[in-house]
Amino acid sequence: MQITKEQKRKCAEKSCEGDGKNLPKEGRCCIMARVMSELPKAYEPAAVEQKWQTLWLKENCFHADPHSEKPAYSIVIPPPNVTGVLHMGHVLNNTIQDILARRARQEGKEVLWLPGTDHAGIATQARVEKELAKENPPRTRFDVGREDFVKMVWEWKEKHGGIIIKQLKKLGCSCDWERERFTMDSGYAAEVARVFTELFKEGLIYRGLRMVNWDPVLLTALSDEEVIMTPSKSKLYTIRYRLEEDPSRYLPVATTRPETIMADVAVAVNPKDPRYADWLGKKVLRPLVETPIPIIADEHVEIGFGTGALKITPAHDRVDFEVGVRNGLQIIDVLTPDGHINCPDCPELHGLDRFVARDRSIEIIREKGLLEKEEAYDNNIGVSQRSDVPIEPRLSMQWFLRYPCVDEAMKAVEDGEITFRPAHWAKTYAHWLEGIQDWCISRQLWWGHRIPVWYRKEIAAKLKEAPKLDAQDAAAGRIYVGVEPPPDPENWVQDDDALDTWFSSWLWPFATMDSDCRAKFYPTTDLVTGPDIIFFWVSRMIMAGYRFAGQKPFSNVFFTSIVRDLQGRKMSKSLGNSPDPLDLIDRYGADGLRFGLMRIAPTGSDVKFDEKQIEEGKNFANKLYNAVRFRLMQGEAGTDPAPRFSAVHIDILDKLKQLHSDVTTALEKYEFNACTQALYFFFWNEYCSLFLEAVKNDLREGADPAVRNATLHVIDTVLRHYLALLSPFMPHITEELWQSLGFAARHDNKPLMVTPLPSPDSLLQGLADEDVSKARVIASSLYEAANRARNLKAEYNLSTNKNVRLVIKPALPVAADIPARLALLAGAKETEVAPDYEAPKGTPAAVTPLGELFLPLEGLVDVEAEKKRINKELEKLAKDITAAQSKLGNASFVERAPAAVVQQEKERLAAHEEKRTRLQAMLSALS
RNA sequence: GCACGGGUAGCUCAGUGGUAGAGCGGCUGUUUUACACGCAGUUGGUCAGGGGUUCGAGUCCCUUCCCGUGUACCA
Repeated sequence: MQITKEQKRKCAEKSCEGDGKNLPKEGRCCIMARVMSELPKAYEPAAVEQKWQTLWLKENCFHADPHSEKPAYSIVIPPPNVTGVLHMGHVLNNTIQDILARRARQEGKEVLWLPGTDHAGIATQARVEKELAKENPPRTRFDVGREDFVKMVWEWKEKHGGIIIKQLKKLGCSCDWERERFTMDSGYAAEVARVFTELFKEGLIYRGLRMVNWDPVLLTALSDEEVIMTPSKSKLYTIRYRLEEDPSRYLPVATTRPETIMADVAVAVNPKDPRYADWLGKKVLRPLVETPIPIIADEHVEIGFGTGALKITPAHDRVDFEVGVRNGLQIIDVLTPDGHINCPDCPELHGLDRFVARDRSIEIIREKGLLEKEEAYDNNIGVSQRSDVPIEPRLSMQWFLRYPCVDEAMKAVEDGEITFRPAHWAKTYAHWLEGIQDWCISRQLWWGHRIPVWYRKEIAAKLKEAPKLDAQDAAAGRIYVGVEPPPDPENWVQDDDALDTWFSSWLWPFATMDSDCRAKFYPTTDLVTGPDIIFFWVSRMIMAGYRFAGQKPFSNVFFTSIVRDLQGRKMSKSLGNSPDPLDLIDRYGADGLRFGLMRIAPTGSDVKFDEKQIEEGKNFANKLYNAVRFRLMQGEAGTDPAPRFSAVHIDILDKLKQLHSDVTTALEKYEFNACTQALYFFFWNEYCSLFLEAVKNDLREGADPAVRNATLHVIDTVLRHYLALLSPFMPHITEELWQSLGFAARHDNKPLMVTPLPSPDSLLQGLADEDVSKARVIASSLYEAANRARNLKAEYNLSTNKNVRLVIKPALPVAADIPARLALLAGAKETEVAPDYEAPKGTPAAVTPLGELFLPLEGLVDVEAEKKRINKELEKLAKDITAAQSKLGNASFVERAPAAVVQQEKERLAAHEEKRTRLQAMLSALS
């Protein structure tokens, strides 16, 4: 065909009307050709995602207005460590928050999603110390000094911190970035100090000498929550403690820590243990630094365990410390803060690392002939979550908090004032609160909120050693506690310690908000976080919310699953099993990553991460893109003549309406995987595979314009509605397609993300329920018949042959358009509707809801093959019939089962029998 | 030890007492004008084991085993 200059010009100007009159090449209209050449065949997410992230910000789409009249919806982000980089857990967690926030906006709410980072005391300080150690010569923070070191950390934070914020933006997170907070912002710091001061005045915060978890690497105390009990292959040594008065007799004592023997101050036995009754009150010689120590009685000792005799080392064991207090024993500390032996009386061990000393001490004891036995022993040891080394129980001067509002916190979850999902976490939460212990809040760190307590200069040293300091000491003017430094700072010395990072994080839901913001958005709506920080963070925020903001901090807590690798292991740097989300975004797109992850994230348990699933997310994006590309090739729908709708049109709108309701219900239950499954299934199967394939011919050249208009109208309706539903899950691609389809223009060119969700009720407006259900039946019959036709073709190796003819003997009234659609779907030339059709002997046939379906094979008939095929089907049918019959023949089933179930079974049987009759007729026609 | 999850197709997971499902993978065919990141067909099940309740159990109850998580710990 010759292309005229005029046609070329129109094409170039994009003023082609897409009416099929301009045919520049190969029979394509110019619009089709243009779309095909301009839009790549495969979706390319990178540029699109970048573009929309920029545009959303430019349009201020994420901004929350505290003065808005819309109902409020708010989430505060679980602040990632300022040193952090995005990992799969963050992706899961923040994708969920983003879905919730975006959907809330579509529902007409004023949405605040408040972002920020946590100063993460230990992690950040360690990060900068690592830099110092790399210097030549290496330095420590002590070389730098406190003030300069803290300055260095701030510099590091400004320069390198908050990478994760950029990464969250790449994921598409719709946080109000103007409100980004940091847990050491000045206002936030003031809030931390205020809270400390109040709790101190109330008597809930006190300073005392107590056994704490000591980290010998980080040289700081830790809270109980930061200690992980870890199974360990240890050794249990049985050591002979000789009797002072008669060194030939000895008491066997079992221990796993022989290196602390020098700190033993007694050996305890159970008072009811007959074996040792006459030993009580006598003394034994410590095997190392041989000094006599008493044999005492204490209920704590279990008669049946070990030898029944327990060495008491109050300085290095929590329980021993208590035994020591009960029995008025002295405390001998033989360990330095960094875990080395400090015992000049035992020169062989003095200065050795604790684990080296353990082996050495056993050698010495063995040489002395005092080692009775050594056996393998599995026990649990406390390991620092931070430095990954065994912690030391250590007597230390620290600040403690007796938690406020424990009862309120307990009651809130019990009564459903705050809901937990999955609900079973409420039990874990309650259990922790019931056994709640005072919180060690001081850390021997420099990076963090410094404890807002000052000691009078002249007595500072003495006060720091005081066994306990509380509100009374402040009242007496011995110490000063306050948000601002004391008015005469030259007379005071500030406490050296910093606060546990969680002591600032627990204020996050309200300390991040100014008063306007609080008035509108507090309490927040949802909290999305991992169950691993239920004690560290969630519980404490609830208590802080009630105590300091007068209300709960959030209404719903959604605990995400933990992302694991395919072997079920936690993702970790050391295992190298943790994929880099940024790399995944590069390869699959942020939308692909989000959608893929949501599809596999179950509500209750862990997610096993499989990259294959992310690839599916990407494939889905591509499918969506191409379905839109197909639409773009068709040009505008005409307005005249009036559209003529078919059953398949009504059916897809009905399914879309159902999808809308399914997605809504699933979202209300926070079932994100159910949402994405429904969205995926509808689009790929119902819309693309069935509907689009059934209507393709409506759009071809020469098609009835009334039908073409109907089809284009329905396609547009479905795409518009569907993109809106999908948008929270795949925000970038939906936005892009929304715009390229021209839908934005109908909404004042507003981005899809701020366009209200369309109502599902408009979809089937003007249609009676009866018409809709009729359409549903016709459409599903058509699709099933098409399946059967394809099956028949496949069985006769005709899958690829499009020249076959179908014949249908209708079982229900068949609308005029249906036969052609059947042919199109089944890959046939045509479908003949013939109520009185008499098939040539051996014609392949199937019983379908539409009617009896035949695949006439001119000259290719194989009667035996067809007999075999029908017999096979009859066999299967017979099984079903037998099953149904035996069920219905069972008197107690008919009597006791609900009527509806019995009725259903009867109908099933009738349908099977009907089908059998038809198949048998077909079979007998063959012989 | 105690508590809580989980065990369904080769893999990842749905499953509401009423005919066991999806996607992926495998296999066969297919480069047709939206999409090979596609299409069509097809193959996969002792629903961890045992017992019970029920007309009927993957689903409810009891029990055992396995995996995971939390928590308490005795040297």
